Amino acid sequence: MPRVIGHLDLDYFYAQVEEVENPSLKGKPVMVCVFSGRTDDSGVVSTANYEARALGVHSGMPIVQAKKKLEGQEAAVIRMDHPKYEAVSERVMGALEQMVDVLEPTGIDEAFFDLTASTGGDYERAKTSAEKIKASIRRSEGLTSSVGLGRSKVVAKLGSDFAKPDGLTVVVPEATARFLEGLPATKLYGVGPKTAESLEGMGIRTAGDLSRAPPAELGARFGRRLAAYLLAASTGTDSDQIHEGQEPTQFSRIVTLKRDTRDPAEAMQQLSQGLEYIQGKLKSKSKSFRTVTAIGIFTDLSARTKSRTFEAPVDDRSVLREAASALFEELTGTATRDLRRAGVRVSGLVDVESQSSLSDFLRQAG
DNA sequence: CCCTCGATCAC
DNA sequence: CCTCATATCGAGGG
Repeated sequence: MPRVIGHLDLDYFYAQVEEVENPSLKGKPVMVCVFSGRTDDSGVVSTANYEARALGVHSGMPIVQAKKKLEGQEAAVIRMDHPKYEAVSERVMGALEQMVDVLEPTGIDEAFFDLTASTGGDYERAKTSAEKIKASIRRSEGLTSSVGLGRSKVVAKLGSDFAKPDGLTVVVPEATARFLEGLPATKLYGVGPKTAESLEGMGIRTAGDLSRAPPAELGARFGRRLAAYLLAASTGTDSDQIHEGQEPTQFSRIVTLKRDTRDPAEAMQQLSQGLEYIQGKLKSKSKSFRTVTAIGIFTDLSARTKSRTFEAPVDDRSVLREAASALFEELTGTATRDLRRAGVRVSGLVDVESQSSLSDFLRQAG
């Protein structure tokens, strides 16, 4: 029996949340922005509503540029409020969880889900479920969403993108090949600019082209694993299962520096809130870490990292700061340019519970 | 097998 | 003019 996989995407999420909170924004261009703090308007657009998009504003666009597009318009420029969107997201995901067999959130505004068991593989029933899900989110939060249903993650995700906003696209298993055939390969999940360029070099433009590509040639260019995935994705036979949402395995924070610098102390100083955030996160999740990474983005936007892994999980408050500081010294010491942005990551997270049992074990062993 | 690092992706 | 956070992979070294 073919699976019934769904993908739900909350439409222009951040901007839509702002519209719901302040209905007078509806009908006007709205953009939610990340201000980097370097100058008044430095930063980028995170999410634009459809009115703003119609004027040429899109996510990732520098705020200055976007403001030019909106000149003379009665537009709203709103600072991103992540905790607010997170709260909405958590309510939506909590409700969604009750309506599907398995839920796998993949971001603040989207999730995969499985309906195979509850529908018995019947796509008519699945469509009814999807309509209920959309109506429920609409009723409880006032938000529209777009949903795709299909036999795999790749197909479901393509479906939710196919008709937006407020769309529902059902690709029954028999229609999968027809749906994919002419689709640009760039639309496939996992095919970004680099992979697309490489595919282009092989004369592959559509999912159909990709499905007919010689496996050996794909393998040589992309490695066994990615090649196998690409072939499966191109025919909608990718078999990745839906997994319940998992705990993050790393926390990181990165800031744009007030000015470019090569001084590690200055980077550390401007990162101090970020370090506190990470420590708070570790504490609230009862985690310690084994690896610290210093992240540097230089004036030419190139990136470098420097990391250190500890023998045993670290709980000590001061260790993170000292390790990060030392890593930034190494990073800037060998650099040929100034830092523009600086970040810290902790990974190799370990539950504090199991950590104490580990130290008990080590004490007994030693 | 583990660690480090850069690259890529998608958000 | 150029944000921020997470996951994964592969290469290279040990």
